[in-house]
Amino acid sequence: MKEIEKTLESKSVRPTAMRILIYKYMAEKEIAVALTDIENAFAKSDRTTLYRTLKTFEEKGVVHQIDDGTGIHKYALCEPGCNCELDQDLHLHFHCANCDETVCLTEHKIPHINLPEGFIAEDANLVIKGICEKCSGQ
Amino acid sequence: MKEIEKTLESKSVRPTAMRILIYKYMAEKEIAVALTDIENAFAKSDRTTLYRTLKTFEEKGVVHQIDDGTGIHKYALCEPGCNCELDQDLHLHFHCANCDETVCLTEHKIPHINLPEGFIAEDANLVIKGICEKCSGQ
DNA sequence: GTAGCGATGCAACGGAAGTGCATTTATTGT
DNA sequence: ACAATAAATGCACTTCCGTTGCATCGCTAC
Repeated sequence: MKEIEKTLESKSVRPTAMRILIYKYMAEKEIAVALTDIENAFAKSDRTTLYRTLKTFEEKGVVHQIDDGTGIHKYALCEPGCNCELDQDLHLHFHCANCDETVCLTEHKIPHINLPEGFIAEDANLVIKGICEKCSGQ
Repeated sequence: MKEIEKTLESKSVRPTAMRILIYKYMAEKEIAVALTDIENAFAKSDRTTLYRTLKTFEEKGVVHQIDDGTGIHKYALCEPGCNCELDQDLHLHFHCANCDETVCLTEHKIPHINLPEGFIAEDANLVIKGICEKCSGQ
């Protein structure tokens, strides 16, 4: 618990009770979470607080936003060496068509793509859809 | 114009006036279009009709849906050899952060990715974000 | 012509992101 | 310790977009 406080403080995020809980929740779930997920997990939570917390987390580099193609904003904790804000951690994501869960495949980086003349790449997003290891093992 | 009718009929889509107009509109714009774009282009149009038209087009393989990370469903006409419904045409898309337009880079295919044990890939989506050739040339 | 089916149009719903403002909680300076 | 200040929280509301139900229109076939 103190660990989380330290982590948040090291990223200039004031460790309030709510923020620690959210961080803890995201650390326990190993998948990308949506605002609604957190809302359902904490009965007493307010959507706005969660929304702004995630926004703050994202700005301070605590989490990174994931677009898994569902159109719903999801978030995952940044790994210790995650440089997502520098576009240097272009790992890919896997979205399971069965359980609807999304996981970061942090070891898998997005390969470099040669674009046509005139196009300047700044960011990239690669999502693989299919069946995750939990669902395929059933 | 007759061309479009033929194309639609060949894909088992009844070529109504509205559908021909929508097809024409999409053919002229060379970028992915959202439902709202079409709605704004045709003053007399009804959202529902457009929505269902696009849905029909997609089912019949006239267009394919594009997720460019904005969370807005966009569509682009399928190229003559487009096998998007078979997951064999995994071309990538470029989304311009400046003009917000999305283009298909049909010549660029998504490279094969080796997934961890247990993960089964069925589909993939790769979006490069940056500045498009129109905006970078300014 | 008329029966039937597909296309269209209107209205409304629902989920999710986002914003304005008041209130509470924490921090800082004296 | 207390006031002043700033940050965090909570409530209400808006907007945007996708989606659906139902009634109506129009084409097509018999």
